[in-house]
Amino acid sequence: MVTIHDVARAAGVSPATVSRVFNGGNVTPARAHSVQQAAAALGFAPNRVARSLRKQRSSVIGLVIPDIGNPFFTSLARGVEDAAQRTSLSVVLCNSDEDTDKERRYLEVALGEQMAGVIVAAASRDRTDLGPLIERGIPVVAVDRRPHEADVDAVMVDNHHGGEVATRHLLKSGYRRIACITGPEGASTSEERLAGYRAALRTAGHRPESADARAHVRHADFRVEGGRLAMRELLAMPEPPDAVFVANNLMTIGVLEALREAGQEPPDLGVLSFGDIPWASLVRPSLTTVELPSYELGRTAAELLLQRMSGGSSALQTVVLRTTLHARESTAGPRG
Amino acid sequence: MVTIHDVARAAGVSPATVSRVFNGGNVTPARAHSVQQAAAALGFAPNRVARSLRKQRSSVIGLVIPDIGNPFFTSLARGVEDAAQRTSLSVVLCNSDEDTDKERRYLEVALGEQMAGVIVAAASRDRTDLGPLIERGIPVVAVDRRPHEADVDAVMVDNHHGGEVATRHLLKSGYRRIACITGPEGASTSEERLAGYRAALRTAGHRPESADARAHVRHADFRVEGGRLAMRELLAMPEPPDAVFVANNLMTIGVLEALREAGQEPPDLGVLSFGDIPWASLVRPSLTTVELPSYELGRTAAELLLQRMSGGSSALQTVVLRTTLHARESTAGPRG
DNA sequence: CACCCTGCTGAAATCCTTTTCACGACGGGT
DNA sequence: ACCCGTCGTGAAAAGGATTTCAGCAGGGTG
Repeated sequence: MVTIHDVARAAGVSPATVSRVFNGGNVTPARAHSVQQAAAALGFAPNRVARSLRKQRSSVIGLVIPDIGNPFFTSLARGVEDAAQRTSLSVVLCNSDEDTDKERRYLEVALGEQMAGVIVAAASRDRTDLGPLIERGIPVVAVDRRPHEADVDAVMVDNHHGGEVATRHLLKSGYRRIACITGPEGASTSEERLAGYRAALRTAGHRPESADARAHVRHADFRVEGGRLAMRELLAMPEPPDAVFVANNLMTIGVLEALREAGQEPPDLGVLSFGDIPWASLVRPSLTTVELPSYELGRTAAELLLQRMSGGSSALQTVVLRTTLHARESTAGPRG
Repeated sequence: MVTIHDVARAAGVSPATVSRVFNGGNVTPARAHSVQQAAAALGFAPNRVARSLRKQRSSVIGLVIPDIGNPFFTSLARGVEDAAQRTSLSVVLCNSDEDTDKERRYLEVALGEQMAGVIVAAASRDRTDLGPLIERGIPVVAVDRRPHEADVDAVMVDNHHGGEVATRHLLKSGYRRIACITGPEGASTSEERLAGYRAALRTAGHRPESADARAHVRHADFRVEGGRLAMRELLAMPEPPDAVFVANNLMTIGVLEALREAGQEPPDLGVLSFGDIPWASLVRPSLTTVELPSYELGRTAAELLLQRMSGGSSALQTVVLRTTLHARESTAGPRG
């Protein structure tokens, strides 16, 4: 391997000078030039590991997401990358697969590799431990999901508002027995969307706390299969719902499949998805969605991280982004 | 930061012994135990950067993919992760976005960070330079796309065979003017699939080299938009095709959208997709696809990499995996 | 002319771990 | 009883960069 010493020898200067040339220290132009030449001739590439060891900080930022198969997170990742693009930092993705063990390992890697910063969409609210990173002074930004009592900057979606708008839309379309399939209990996103749903029902004079209404709420796992099973259960009820608010995109796929199985079709049974389904344009009837600002979420998180890295020890920030309702055919109203 | 020295002092041994405890050297059980205790008490976590510097090798493997938004690659990534899971290595993803500059930067990171190994689906055949990695002795495995004259292990799809089977299927279904929308010129996957398509036509007595037949071949960019544009062009021809073989999943989305725009629908105009569309189950008529072994591709690549890392300086291997045709409604045959 | 300040440079320390080397102790074979 | 091999251990070197510190030269000021 060609090191800074080799370059120094070739250019007739000290290693310190070579380092200064590459890191913007004070060096005579002539000398700098000969160092550049020597480096090019030898094909010198700085050893990032040695640099990280000395600087106590590497030049990659880690993005930990819970499901690489979910287009929401890949879009978010794009946002992060595009923002980081303009700096000298590289983004590496870590897929925790909603598994807190895998996530813990990745957070250990981030810590051990002394990453410049970490953006994390937590796999769990209480078992995601950002403490060690924070103690080590590594900037951390939480995105989409807020981990329990961690003092970090955060970029969130206004889930409550989104859930409320969605449910209000279903009510306005004439649906009366509106079910909700939300995510795992304990996940902030699940709970907030559910709370929004209940708030809208309450405002409309329903009583979402009644046993009857509670039976229309299902907790699933944010995956296709979970959505399918939950919908099957709802359809098997003595008085099945006439519409369903599905709290994430993948579960909506499962819901639509379950409906097709059962010979039901929107908008007779209204379906509203919280979060886009990629290429939903091909599905007929077209799907009403609450669109999430996934890309902006990522971009904003990265900007917050960069800002925090460049030193401002200002107060912690939480940015909340709004959703947008796209009304389409799947919620046109019950028969007639 | 608590270092190996702190642990050593606390346990009353030398740093070397602490290192041996964590790396499986010869240490008296009693001593080992007291080191473990001290480490736990102090919350010691080894500094991976220092370790990498000394060992000249880190413990992460890099996976460079050209499009994180393409489910084919995310599924491949899962395969890699699952295989790596059983080792102490962590996988980090790098999204090159089909951009050779971004890709080059990521390869530099892999080199500079002294990654334990790299799996790469090359963004370009000729401008993807794996040389420096190989020279440094970092094991590299090419997956899905073979970079030009690089001496690396590889895991590929039998694209030629897949293209041939696909086209033969269209012919058997009664289509006669079969177009092909393939990827960028120069990409191995594009060319091989196209060659398979042509081989099938030739066998059936067509003359794919004729000007007429050549006009039915379009090169696009493997993205939704490219597929849409190519299909629009094909539909605008004086004698438009009665079926189309689309060489990747995302372009098929665009093709279906273009058809819908033009008021056409499969199977009157047959559509066959090379590669799955996630949740295609929701699309009617259901889509005939050539299914790619994406997950297995990733898993096999990781296994090859691990094998290479564990020292066997055996001959280079290229593993080729076959595709599977799933005939569905979209190629049921032209009207009637 | 004396002094100080600035700008450039190189030697050496530093970051933290792994690994080599040397050494002492101990057990077994002759 | 002697020697050899093995095992466990610690001191110290190595890995490659950054950064501090001190020194030196040159220009500007009083």
